Amino acid sequence: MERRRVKIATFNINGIRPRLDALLKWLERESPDIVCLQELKATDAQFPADAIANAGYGALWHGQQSWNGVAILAKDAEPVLSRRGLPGYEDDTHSRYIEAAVGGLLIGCLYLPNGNPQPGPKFDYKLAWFERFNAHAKALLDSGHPVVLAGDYNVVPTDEDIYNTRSWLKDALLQPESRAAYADLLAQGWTDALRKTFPDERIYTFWDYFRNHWQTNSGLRIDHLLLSKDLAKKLEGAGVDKWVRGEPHASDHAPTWVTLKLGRTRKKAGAA
DNA sequence: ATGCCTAACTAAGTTAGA
Repeated sequence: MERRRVKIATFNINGIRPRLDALLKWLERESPDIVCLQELKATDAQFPADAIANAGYGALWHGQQSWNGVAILAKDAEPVLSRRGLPGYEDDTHSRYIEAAVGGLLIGCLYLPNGNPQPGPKFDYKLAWFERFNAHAKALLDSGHPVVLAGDYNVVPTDEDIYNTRSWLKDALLQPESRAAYADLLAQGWTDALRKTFPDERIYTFWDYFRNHWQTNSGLRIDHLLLSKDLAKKLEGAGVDKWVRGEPHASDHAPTWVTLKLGRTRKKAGAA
């Protein structure tokens, strides 16, 4: 059977308006097929739909004033909306989840709450959001659809996913509760594609703006792509486009991606 | 224990990020 390769990326852009040029440059250079964006920091009306369309991408977005905001982009295709927001969380005022079908895949794009400072109401919100997300992830997995859950999870899964834990021990990203929620999610049967591809390497996706952390490669791995069971078998490669983080006025995150080998054609039921 | 750096909102200073 003929195969097609699909590249799926997640990128916390930290403001789509000040970094639109950086986004377009990255799209042009790396040509991802499907993109999950987080931290748009823009209302729906402020989303640069024309520029993204001119770059050859269809898009769906879920914005809000000043903070949060997520979007799904598809090259030469229009993503088909599955949902905005998590089910049963209609009172959530934050725009943190959008889901769409693209090219036979179901793509969930998430921006999980940061949760700092902890303990406190923001950490409580993070854990509550995580619980609702995991419940939805379980339903997606049980549905049997090919699913990718990509985004900024705001969790450093293990001590192997950070340059040094010393100054982060009290941070919400490393708390046992945050890590347990992520471990529970993986235990449903999802594959963490970056860790699967690089089982023994330090891989980072975020370098904060402080203390020359980029220049000293003092990073964290918090942007994750999770694959449903059938898709995990089709995982071909993964990586981080670190050059984007080195650009002037860059986001503090770098685009993180996987490539999947998918069948071009699906056998019809009853076909030989 | 806090600031470091960056952006939004708005017009100097706070809030949020992670």
